[in-house]
Amino acid sequence: MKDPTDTADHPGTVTADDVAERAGVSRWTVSRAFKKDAPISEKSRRKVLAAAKDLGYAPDLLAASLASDRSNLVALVIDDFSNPHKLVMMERLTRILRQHGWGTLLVNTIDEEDASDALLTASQRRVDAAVLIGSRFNDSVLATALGARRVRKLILFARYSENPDTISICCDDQQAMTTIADYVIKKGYRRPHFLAGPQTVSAHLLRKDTFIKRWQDTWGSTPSFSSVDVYDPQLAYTHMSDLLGGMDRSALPDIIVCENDALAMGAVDAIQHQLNLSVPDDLAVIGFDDVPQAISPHYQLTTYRQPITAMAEGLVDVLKGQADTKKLAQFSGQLVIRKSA
Amino acid sequence: MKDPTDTADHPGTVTADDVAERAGVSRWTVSRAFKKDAPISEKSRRKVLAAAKDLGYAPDLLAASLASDRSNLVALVIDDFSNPHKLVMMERLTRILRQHGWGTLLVNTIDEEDASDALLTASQRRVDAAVLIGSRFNDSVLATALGARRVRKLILFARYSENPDTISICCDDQQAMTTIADYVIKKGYRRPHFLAGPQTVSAHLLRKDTFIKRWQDTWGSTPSFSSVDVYDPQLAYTHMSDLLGGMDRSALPDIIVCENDALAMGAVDAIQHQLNLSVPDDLAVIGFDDVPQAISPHYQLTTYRQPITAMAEGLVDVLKGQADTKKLAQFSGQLVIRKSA
DNA sequence: GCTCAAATTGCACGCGCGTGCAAAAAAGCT
DNA sequence: AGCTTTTTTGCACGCGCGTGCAATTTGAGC
Repeated sequence: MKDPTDTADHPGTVTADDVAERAGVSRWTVSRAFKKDAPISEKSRRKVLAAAKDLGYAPDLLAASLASDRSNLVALVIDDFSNPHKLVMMERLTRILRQHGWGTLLVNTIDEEDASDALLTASQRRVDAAVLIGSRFNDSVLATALGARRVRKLILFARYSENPDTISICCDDQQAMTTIADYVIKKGYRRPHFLAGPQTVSAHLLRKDTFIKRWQDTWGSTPSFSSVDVYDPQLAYTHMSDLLGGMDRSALPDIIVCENDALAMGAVDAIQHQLNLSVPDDLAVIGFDDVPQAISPHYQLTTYRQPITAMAEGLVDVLKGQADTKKLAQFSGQLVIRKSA
Repeated sequence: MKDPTDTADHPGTVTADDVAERAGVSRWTVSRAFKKDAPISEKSRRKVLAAAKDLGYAPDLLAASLASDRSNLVALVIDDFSNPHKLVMMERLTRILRQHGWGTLLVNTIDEEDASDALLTASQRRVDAAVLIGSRFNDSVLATALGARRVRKLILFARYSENPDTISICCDDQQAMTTIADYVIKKGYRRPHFLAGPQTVSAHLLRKDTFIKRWQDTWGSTPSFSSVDVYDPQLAYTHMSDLLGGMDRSALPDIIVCENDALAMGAVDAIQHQLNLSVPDDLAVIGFDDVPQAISPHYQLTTYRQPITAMAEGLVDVLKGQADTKKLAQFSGQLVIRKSA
């Protein structure tokens, strides 16, 4: 039936048929042996597994995906590799997804147009879901992706979206930022400056707006704020150097509240090395994310840690279709108090 | 032939057949229209493309992979997410691979056993190649992967391997480290300490050995060295704090030569914040990789930059099967001189 | 040992597309 | 127009496995 050399020393592609023949069962029994919770007797499963081991067989996931219409693949779409927090998220997501049987397709996106293109390519690979953890995915990108039914599930990780066809898995930013604001208030700071990131996506405004609102409600005054276009420590550094450097010393804020640690690190650098002031004595800084670098003695960043692991498990639930949709955008993290504020 | 509702408003899965019917050609002509350099007339290509656009059709890459035995997918296997340089590599690799039509499967690996398992899973997805950029992939992992013909091409990126069945794309570490050693010598340092990473993989010893050899050849003396088990700034910090803190001030080295920036950053932190010494006046530090953080005013790290982009393009050549094998392990980077040494 | 429900196994068909080759159409030439 | 060469198109077969259902075997109960 087959080329005899095929059986002997050419393991090129050993299929379920080969294993079936060797184990003396049908090909479908072989399939079952590799499928959890499949109706198969222990005896034949053992036979099949032994034969498979001999032959070095492993099911072809590509063929399986094609036949079953489930790829067990998730596209992870990112556009800002300058934010070190992304490394943490990738580590957590890939690890946990793999534990549950999903592979991760990492997609690096340059701009909006490119993002649509990337989403298309991902969908051509039949990913079960696309997880967006970048910063520049605006509503138009989401709409395009959804409009063309490009991708089965569109998930925003660590960010909120109002779009009803989209699933957000994130902290309750409002609660988180309120916690931060209350801490800043409690510690007696009086002249905060809010350093924000890109202002293009509505969700990004939430942290800033929440902080400002809380401040207004408490003191009646409105904090100053400014923003940079990328969550990049370097950019934040030059921005803050310019901004603070151009101020009269007496007019300086007493704390910089940052939308995340990437910005906070740049701010600390600017304060210490450009202004020659000390953190937190002259000027405090507070961040968000608790990146690994935040613990460095240079930064000692007070920040807010999101429960990434729990959120990643939430993602798995979503993929399994057994998520409690209401709670997905309500994770709560914790304030991590270090020396910077 | 088909459910009429299928044509109208249920674009669920539009296949090449649908497009063929609409364009009035055969399914195979549709395939050709989407394939570069395929023998097809401009006229019918336009017809097909128009029909495809109407229907929102895009070729199914899964089915294509199955049929063609080429997945256009590369597994990127990493085990040390604590090294920020990995973020740079991921950004560059994913971007350039995608530009050339390859997708990237990101695989996070915990330990050796897990690495073999991960490689197996990747091969089940028929990846065209597995690219290893982690730090703990030792020869046994490589042997396992190769022995079982698990993966078609095993590529070590930014690291050298003697294994002949493996493809290394990396700098000439010997040349690079010689450059560093000569710089250290030229600048007049006399008591270097070499800080190395995991000592389990032979390739990792090359930088250290090269430096030490060069030093011996020049001064006849042997530099001290020590190592940590993970390329983690945190770990390097505590290690260097202990090591240097336990020394008599007069016995301190005058420069710490680090196997990479992840370690160098930890060393700088320890020197400045644990010993209260200044870099480079009291104790200089030199790294390797030129991570983004190296430019931060806190570090101002003198380091060695690898040509990651060129190396990534080398990877593409390998995938296309048109690489100049000899040159793949001979890339050369450049010393980036900042203030730390 | 016999009956019947439960556990187990086998199978036809389809997933969507690529490859290699042969048939058809178009273009070039005298 | 009649012929050859080149370009373009169509098609049979296969890629490796999953699904749903029907056929078969097993084991419990008496």
